[in-house]
Amino acid sequence: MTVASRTPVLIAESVDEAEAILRERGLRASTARRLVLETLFAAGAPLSAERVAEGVIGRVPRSDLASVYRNLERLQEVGLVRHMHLGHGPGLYVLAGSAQEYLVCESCDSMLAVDPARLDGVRAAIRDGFGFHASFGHFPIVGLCPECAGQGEDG
Amino acid sequence: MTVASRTPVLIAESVDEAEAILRERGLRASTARRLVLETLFAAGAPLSAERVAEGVIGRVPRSDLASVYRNLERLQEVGLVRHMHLGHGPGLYVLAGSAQEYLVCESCDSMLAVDPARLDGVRAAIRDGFGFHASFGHFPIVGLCPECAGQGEDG
DNA sequence: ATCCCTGCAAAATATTTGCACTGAT
DNA sequence: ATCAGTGCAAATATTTTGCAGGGAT
Repeated sequence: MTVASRTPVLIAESVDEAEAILRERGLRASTARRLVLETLFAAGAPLSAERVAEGVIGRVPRSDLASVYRNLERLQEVGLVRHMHLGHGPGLYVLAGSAQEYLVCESCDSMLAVDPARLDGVRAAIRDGFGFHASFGHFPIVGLCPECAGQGEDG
Repeated sequence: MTVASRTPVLIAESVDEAEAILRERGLRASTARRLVLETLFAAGAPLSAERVAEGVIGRVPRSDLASVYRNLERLQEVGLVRHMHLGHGPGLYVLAGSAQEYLVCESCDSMLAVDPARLDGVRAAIRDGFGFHASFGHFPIVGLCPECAGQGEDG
């Protein structure tokens, strides 16, 4: 898939739980893999592969970037992780358990993370208009935040 | 701006009109620049910088990729061009006159180009819910098209 | 004559792949 | 013992930048 790679969504509550799922799938719980999972759990927010490789807090057993990419991809295939793009720059990865969707302001770059439920009305409007089942997990909704919109006022 | 670079929107009906606008701004109407404009006018659809450089139809005076990027950026600053991302892969450039917004299916990759007016209801829903003035010109709305949504039916 | 714009080359950024070795099972 | 996964290096893809010469005004 070009855009979001149709994958299952698995919600793990802990690194151990995530690793159990991996083992069930015949995948291995390597050190580098665990580091990726620990980093994502610790961050609780979207991170670039590079930030994950750094272990977020300058973790000592610095993992190789290529391995991080491979692990993020594998975890995404399994459904434990998903990735998104909140603007230009590198793709960002989060645990699939974080269902947050984002509204980003193209004027001040502020970002609003919202619970998917709050976008139900929006999705309904899209479904009504186009029969299209939208999700905002891969790309954010871009526009002007209330403050910035208020400036170039017009009605 | 990280996401969409706040810029004016200028609608030119022809290459000549676009060049007149450039000259008004003290910018030059070079051959390479004209090629970019001609290509965008001829295509009438979003094109990657590479496709523009190829002149779309294997144009002979093949322009340099770096110059194409510089020109696309300059044209975007002026407001004659905008760019978007409809999935992974290179960014796509279109004349600002093309206001089309897109819905792309993450399952079958089909793409629906719609008139912005048809998304007014959606924008209204977002404004009502968040005070946020959304636009779908930079990132598409991603989800499942009617056909693909119909398959994994549930209600 | 000015200086914006060009082509070419190299760099920068983001991600992927090849390969031989290592470690999880 | 097997073979998925690792680190390292190199390749790929996309976009940007430096520089000296050329063309639009």
